[in-house]
Amino acid sequence: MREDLPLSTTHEVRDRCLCLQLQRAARSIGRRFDSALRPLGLSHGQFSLLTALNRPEPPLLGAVAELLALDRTTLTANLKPLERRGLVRVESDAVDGRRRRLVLTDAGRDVLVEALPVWRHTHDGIDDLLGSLDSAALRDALSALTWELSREETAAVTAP
Amino acid sequence: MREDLPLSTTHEVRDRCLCLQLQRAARSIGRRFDSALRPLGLSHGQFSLLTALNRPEPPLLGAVAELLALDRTTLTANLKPLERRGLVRVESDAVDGRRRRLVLTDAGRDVLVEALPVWRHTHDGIDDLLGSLDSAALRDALSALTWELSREETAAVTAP
DNA sequence: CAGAATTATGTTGACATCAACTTATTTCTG
DNA sequence: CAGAAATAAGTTGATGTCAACATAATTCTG
Repeated sequence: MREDLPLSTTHEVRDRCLCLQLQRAARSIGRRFDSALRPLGLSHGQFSLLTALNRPEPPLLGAVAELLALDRTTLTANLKPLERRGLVRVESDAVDGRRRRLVLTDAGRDVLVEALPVWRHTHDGIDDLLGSLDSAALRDALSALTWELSREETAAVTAP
Repeated sequence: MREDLPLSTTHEVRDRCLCLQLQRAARSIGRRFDSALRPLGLSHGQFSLLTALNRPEPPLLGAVAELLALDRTTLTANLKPLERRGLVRVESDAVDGRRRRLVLTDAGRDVLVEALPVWRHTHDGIDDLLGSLDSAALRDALSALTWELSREETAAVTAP
């Protein structure tokens, strides 16, 4: 070990880094939902995306990207497999030609109706797993963190 | 809206799904660290990986994958760009020919030494951002969640 | 109202992620 | 000790992720 990189540094990052802990937890829980949803041919991300599109008015691409805290270009990419399967349709907005509306098709709704009980069951299992841990508090903390980070991002761009 | 897919379902998922909240938070914080580490040519994942390799004995591939809660094949892929840059070397284990040891090179240590203050500074900023929110408690909850999920995974495979 | 600034999105290239399948070694069993 | 079982990794193909750059449409300004 070099003097400027003691083992304690490794432990410092492992024990303190919220980013690392978040990536680990996100990957672990993502795999869990992927596995549960596999019979339906959906990944956890696809499930979240389809759910986000179930609204009275088909939402705008940018709005969905923001809701999912996802890069717009990533969302464009994620739509491709769903479009191919006919679960989603992308349309130009009637009023503003730049905008794209993400339309959940009837086939998309059918898949979603099948997926929902799977999601509920899987989530119940995770809540059980967490036991004494307050999963609602955890969710709220994550939501707050995402919100604060996105606020700063916007501020950085908007700053004079 | 269809009767079997009311808007309330969309809100149920948005408000309850721990998986969605985790992915959102992980993406947001990941972008933040990516941006901070960009001058060094490192992503947040590469930083975590290099840090994990800073040990007296070069760790085994499988052990690192488990530590990062990462699929083994993903880790193999992630090593490629770091190997190309000469920051990491993969060696066969002397004792067991199946095993691979992940060696952090001197160049890798140099980059890590540069990256550490950037990581500390970025993390301080996030702790400030969280304010009243207990970031240590959040980390511990995430760690516990990852642990429980991985425990179940192992059990499922090992089951008689 | 014409050109500039802004806004919303698309394209490309590099890397990240995982499942399913395959290969190489080691260990276990008879 | 030879074949079977188990273990550790590699390979392939599909998808997810983002930054940098480019395009198209709208709005703003003089």
